[in-house]
Amino acid sequence: MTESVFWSIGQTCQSKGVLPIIDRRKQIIDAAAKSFSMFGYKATTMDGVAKIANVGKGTIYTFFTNKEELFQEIMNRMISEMKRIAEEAIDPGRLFFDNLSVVLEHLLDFQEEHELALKLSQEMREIGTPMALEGLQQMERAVVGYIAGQVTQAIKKGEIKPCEPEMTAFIMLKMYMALAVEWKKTHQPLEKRQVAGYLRFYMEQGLAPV
Amino acid sequence: MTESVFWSIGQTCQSKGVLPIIDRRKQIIDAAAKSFSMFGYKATTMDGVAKIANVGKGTIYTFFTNKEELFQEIMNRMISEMKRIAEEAIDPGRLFFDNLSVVLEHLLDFQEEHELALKLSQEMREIGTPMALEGLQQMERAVVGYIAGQVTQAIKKGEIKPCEPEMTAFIMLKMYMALAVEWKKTHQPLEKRQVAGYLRFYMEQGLAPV
Amino acid sequence: MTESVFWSIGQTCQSKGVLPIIDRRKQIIDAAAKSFSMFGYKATTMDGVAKIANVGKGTIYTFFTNKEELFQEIMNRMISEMKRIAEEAIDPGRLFFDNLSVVLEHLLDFQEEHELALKLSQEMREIGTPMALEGLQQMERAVVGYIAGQVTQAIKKGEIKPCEPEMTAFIMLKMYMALAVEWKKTHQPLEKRQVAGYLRFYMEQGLAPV
Amino acid sequence: MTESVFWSIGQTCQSKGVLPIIDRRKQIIDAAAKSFSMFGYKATTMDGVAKIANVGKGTIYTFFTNKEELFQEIMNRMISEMKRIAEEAIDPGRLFFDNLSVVLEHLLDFQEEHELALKLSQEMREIGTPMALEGLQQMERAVVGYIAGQVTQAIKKGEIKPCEPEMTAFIMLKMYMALAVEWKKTHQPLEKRQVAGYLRFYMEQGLAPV
DNA sequence: GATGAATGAGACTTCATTCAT
DNA sequence: GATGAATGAAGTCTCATTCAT
Repeated sequence: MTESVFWSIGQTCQSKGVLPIIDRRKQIIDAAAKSFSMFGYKATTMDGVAKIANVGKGTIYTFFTNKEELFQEIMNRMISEMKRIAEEAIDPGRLFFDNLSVVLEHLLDFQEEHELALKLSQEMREIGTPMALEGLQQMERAVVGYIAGQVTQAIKKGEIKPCEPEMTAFIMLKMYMALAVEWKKTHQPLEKRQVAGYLRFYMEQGLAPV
Repeated sequence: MTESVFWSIGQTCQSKGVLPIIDRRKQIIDAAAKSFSMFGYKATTMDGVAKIANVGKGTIYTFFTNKEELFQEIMNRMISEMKRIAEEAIDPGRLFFDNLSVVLEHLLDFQEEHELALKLSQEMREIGTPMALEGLQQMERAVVGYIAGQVTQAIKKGEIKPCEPEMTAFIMLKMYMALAVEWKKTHQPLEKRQVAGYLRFYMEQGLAPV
Repeated sequence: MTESVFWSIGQTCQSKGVLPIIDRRKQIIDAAAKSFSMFGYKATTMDGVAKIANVGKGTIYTFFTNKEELFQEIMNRMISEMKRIAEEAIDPGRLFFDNLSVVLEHLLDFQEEHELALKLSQEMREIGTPMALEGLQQMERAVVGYIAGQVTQAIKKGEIKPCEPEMTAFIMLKMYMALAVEWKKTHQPLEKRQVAGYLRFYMEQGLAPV
Repeated sequence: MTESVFWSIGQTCQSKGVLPIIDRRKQIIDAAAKSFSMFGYKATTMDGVAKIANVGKGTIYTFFTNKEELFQEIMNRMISEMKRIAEEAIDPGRLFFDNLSVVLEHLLDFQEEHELALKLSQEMREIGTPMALEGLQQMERAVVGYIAGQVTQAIKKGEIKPCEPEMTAFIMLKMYMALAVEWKKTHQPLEKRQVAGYLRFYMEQGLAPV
């Protein structure tokens, strides 16, 4: 006990990070993200989240009004983070497909969380209110819109052939999801490099023989 | 009890003539397909299915042990039909991408039912048992496997450049879903021709400038 | 099975009345009336009602949408019955106070149920929606309005001295409640005759010395 | 323990000067009285009381073991105050009905608090334990007993005709409640004078025509 | 002593499944 | 065999009470 005082001076900050001051809000958000990701919206129970978060059931309700609000929080976090990652990874000096590869590599570092976002965005039926539905779709829109902007610039620079930017961005996102998330449901997971490689293979050159 | 048999003969026939004693099993399957398609697995209630099918709730349980088995039946039917449609549409004399377009056009004629299949295949989280999950995935495997076979042949004939048939088939299916089903969640739906056209645009030629 | 047919002809109706065909709706209404009466609205639980009624919890919801609707049913029944009793008991040929006594005697035969109504009418705070509140007050209004009509006629006939009929009716109802229901909470219950007698004593002659 | 007395003298005064160290107990009691009065027993939450009292929720539990005990305190205070008011208002030299009017006028000055008492005394069902029930009834007993004493003396003096004092007092209290509290639930509220006037009208002379 | 974040028992309600008719 | 009334497990949310700070 006493000796801990000696080195604790420098460690105070760190020790806070270690454990003693448990951040229940974070615990809950992490647990909810995990549960929503694994079981979806309906099949996720507040009891379950509480158990995973290792908190009392009522504790969740001190931070979030109800299940839907908790869900919204998870979604919003995801959108923000995805935007941030994408923005940080883009380098205007690089070629389009190179930028795309870099962004994807970065995104894949957070693959698990994204998997949640992607899965959830497909479960819109489960959430009753149009507002919630709207909230979910906005995530996809945000990402697609961002990629579409990059596509437009790439067309202008002549890096890719003329095409509808919005749909091209949509197709890219879906293909990315397919390779990074859905493929491994039934096959061996792909390395980050492989995902980027395949995406480029299919989208850049096409299947027509040379 | 006994006397009722005497006059019931005439009534039975008559009632059969009037109300062809519609095949209750089919009624239930159709109703379930519609409900699962519209609301998803969890949000579909046995009460609702019974009401749509115009049968008693208990009747469902004379044909299917439980909700999950009913769901499985729907999935199996869908796989079979998709295979049949694909086989009927293929003409070995045609070019690969032409065959692909034809198959897709046919599949799109049943778009609504497929939408169900596609949606449901993404709702696997909702179903607890690994068995059910397995059952769902087998549908995708069946379709992907079929397309992969076509891809292999197309490579041999030199119609498309060498590539991994399995993954190429997987990518094709996902892109098809994206264009035919998911796109319209947030945008104007595409005509059958448009879906085929875009699929070819992105997969055949790629985005690299000429 | 077969022999039952012989005697069942005459007994069918009766046997239904005896027991075998348990009327669950009535069971539930009776149980709810008892529970609401004893514990009030909030403190009455659906679990409790189910237990008293000896039915499953879910059964209640096959007859009533929710707790509030169940409550409304009880209230409506009470209003109807009170009106019916009052109307049956009035004889235009009798003197006012004699009619009052008769009506009260009849009402007292259903004392227990009325106790419920009276108690509940005082628990309006517990029920959230203004509609429910309105529904409760309408019961008192109905009874007071009815008595007020009788009072007006009695004044015209010169049987009682001029007074405001509405308030007089209100006072009479409250005094009746006080004697028949509330008195016994803290004292020996009164006989029907006694209630009628005291009501007449206080309301007819007053306390001024002769 | 002892030393705290020494310095506490100076501190107490000082701290009282700064933030009069408002008497937290009183704050809580006032808040609880208000909430119980407005919402009833069940619908009053400890959170709500704490908020109204402007203290921490836990602070309530340093003064009262639980919700029921807090409730009891409110009731006891009310009984005492009602007794005090009644005793102060009685003048042995006045006639009975005049005394009654004066007492009522005084009581009506505290109408709001009394309303609480009266309402609560009717919500006994809400409180589970027989002890609490007992505690509530004692309030009514106290008031009725007090009036009964006055009635007895009035009979002796020949101011009112012979009658059972206990029941007469009971009827008077109920009629007072009816006029002062319950009438305004469904009608225009009465002035203090009117309440006294009507009470005298009905109880003194009765409805028999002259 | 004061505080309020944390807790979990318990309330209402839904719905898959059973079983008597 | 067909039916749907009946059931109770399970889900969401509230709130009295505790306890570490």
